[in-house]
Amino acid sequence: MLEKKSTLVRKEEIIQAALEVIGKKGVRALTIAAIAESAGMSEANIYRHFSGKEQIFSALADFIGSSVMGKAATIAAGSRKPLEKLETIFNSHISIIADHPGIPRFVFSDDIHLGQSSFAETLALRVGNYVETITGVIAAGIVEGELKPGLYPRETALTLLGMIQFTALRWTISNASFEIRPEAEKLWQNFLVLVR
Amino acid sequence: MLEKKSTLVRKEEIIQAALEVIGKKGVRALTIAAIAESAGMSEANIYRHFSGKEQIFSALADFIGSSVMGKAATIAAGSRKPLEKLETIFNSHISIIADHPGIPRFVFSDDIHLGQSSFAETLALRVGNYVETITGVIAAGIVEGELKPGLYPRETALTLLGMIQFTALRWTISNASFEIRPEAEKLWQNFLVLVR
DNA sequence: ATACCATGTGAATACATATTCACATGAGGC
DNA sequence: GCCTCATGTGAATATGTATTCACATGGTAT
Repeated sequence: MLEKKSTLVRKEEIIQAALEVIGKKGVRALTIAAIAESAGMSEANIYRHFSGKEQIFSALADFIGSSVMGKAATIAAGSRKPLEKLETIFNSHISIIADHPGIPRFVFSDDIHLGQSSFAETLALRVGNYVETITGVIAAGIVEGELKPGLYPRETALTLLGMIQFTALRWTISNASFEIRPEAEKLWQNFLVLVR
Repeated sequence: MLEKKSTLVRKEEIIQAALEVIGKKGVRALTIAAIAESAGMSEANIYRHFSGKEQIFSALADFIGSSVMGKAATIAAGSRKPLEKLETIFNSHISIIADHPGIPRFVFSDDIHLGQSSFAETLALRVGNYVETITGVIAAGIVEGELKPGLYPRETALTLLGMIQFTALRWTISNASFEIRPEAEKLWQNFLVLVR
């Protein structure tokens, strides 16, 4: 039998195992059996710590929300120049995706958004806040003269996020067939040409 | 009992029904039962015309490949100016998404790409060709002076596609909570500011 | 030391889903 | 008209998945 640990520790282990399953096999493959195997515990034990799949999804959403989108907000609130902030957010986002491919899959999974999940709205709200955060940085960049005038801040933010998202998508559906960081770096260089 | 029709007709009906299911409920919900209900026929009848789910997926991929990506190639091969071609491809792509929300879901579904689907590679290849097609148009635009020099054609193409893809994603996961065409139009206007 | 209770588990349960089968039906060639 | 075969279907089958249950175990407060 497995060594006993507190439910707090087990919850963390289960969430990480779930993220790993999504990263390797997609949201569809996120079954209780798969989580149990990845976490190295019995299926029944999952239910000791979570009331069901819905609650695991909810915990995943919380983890992602605080780790990914919280980080961007922190960077945006700093004192560096807008373009430097954007680059830092961009690289941070790419790094997180490279480390946890399950994150973009989860956030944009239609299983989550089209199912009866109660937290889909919360997740959509967080994405909305993320867009606003970046919009603010871009607007500041225009005011300070780092970015060219005439740009629409919100649309430029959406373009940047689309660039990141599309890269993540191409990378994950190709089963990491290319190196994501050099690819992202090229896109960032081109983004600089676009916005200046 | 249902009126009898040729297997050719039924195949088409089944594919359309499947696309509708994906559009409304996501790839996860694409069960034989759901297709049967959407197509108004029995589950067993689906098997009269397709050997199984895998073959339905394959037929979906063919339909999407010839309708969506073929159209872009046709436009790209035309004689208009590059920027005009890009706008036409962009609008055509948005229109197709608006009419068939199931298409982007299917193409970028991890169910497809992470499952054991034999045609995932074919699909990835088609996406690659699509990127190349747009890259070519952008390169021509730079040469002809419509787009600013210094742009990297491939990265700019990826940025444009990311913009489209991200719009489709936001639109579908929000259950069509905003009008996609006006949103796309704003993004296109901003894209013009970016590339000129 | 002991009793309690949180933690851990194999087995049972209920339901969903893909696929097959035996049989029905009717359109078209003769 | 009638025979045949493609088309159509309800029921059965097999497998997958979420969840519950009865029981085991061991850490810890007393």
